[in-house]
Amino acid sequence: MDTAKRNKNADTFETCRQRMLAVKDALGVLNGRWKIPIMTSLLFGDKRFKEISKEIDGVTDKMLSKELKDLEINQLVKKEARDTFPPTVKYSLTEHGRSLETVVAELYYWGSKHRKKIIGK
Amino acid sequence: MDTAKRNKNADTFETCRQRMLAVKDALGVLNGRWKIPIMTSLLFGDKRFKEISKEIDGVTDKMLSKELKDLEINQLVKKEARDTFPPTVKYSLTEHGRSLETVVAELYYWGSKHRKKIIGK
DNA sequence: TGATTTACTAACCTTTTGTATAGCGCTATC
DNA sequence: GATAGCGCTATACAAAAGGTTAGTAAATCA
Repeated sequence: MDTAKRNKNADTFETCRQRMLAVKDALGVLNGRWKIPIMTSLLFGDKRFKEISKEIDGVTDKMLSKELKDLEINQLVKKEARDTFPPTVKYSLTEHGRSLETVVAELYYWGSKHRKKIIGK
Repeated sequence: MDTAKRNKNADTFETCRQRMLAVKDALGVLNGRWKIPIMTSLLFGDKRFKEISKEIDGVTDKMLSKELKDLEINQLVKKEARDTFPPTVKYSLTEHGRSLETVVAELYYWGSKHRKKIIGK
C-alpha cells in the first residue's frame, strides 16, 4: 500500500470513528425499546400518562414511568402535574425533544419500506 | 367535546399508531447497542471482522459476531468468507442495508447537536 | 358499600446483554 | 520452536434490562 492510500484509509477511519461517537451519543439517550416510541407518541401532541401507554403496544406502567423520567433528565420531555384526584399529569416535548422529529421521520420511512420488503413479502 | 373534535382526535390517534408500527418495525431490526454502530461502520466501506471491532469501542467478539449474524438474517449485511489462512471474511452492506444511510445520517446530526447542548455544556 | 379511576412505586423474577477466559486451525514471523 | 495473527465458538458467570403482580392515594360513581 502506498503512502497516499494509507493516509486516505487513516482519514476514513478517523471520520468513521467521529461519526460513531455522535451516533453513540444519540443512542445513549434513546436506548432501550421504549424511548423512541414515546417520542413518536409525543410528537403527535401533548399527552397524559395513560394516553401514551394506550398508544404504545406492550409497554408496562413501570417501563413507561422509568423511561419518561430518563427523557425528562435528558431534557427531551417535560412534565406538568396538577394535584387533583385522580392525578392529572401532562407530558410534552421540549424544543430539544422536538428536534428529534427528523430522526423519527426517517425511522418511519425506513420502517415502512422494510416492512414491505422483509416482513410483508 | 363536540363530534368534529372527537373525530379529529381519533384520527391523530390512528395516524400516530400507524407511525408507531413502522417505527417499531425499524427498531425491531436495529435493536440493541451495537447494530446501528455496525451499520455506521459499514456505511464507510466494506470491512473485515477485526476492522469493525476496532472502530466500535467496547464491543466484544461475541457480541459483534452475534449482531452481524442478526443483520445478515435481516438482509442488511452480507458476508463473504474465503478459506485462506488466516481466515479472511469481508462484510458489506446489501442495497437494503445501504438504504439506512439517511437514518444514520440523521442520528449523526442529532447526536452532534445533543452533545453540544447537554454533554458539552 | 365497594368498585373504578390515575400515575405511579416496590418486590420479585426472567431474559438479554456483557465480561472473562480459553481454544481452534494454519500460516508467517521471530 | 515459540509466538502472533484471524474469525470466530464455547463456557461460565455477573450485570442490566425488562416483565409480572400487587398496592397506594382520594374522589367519584353505582
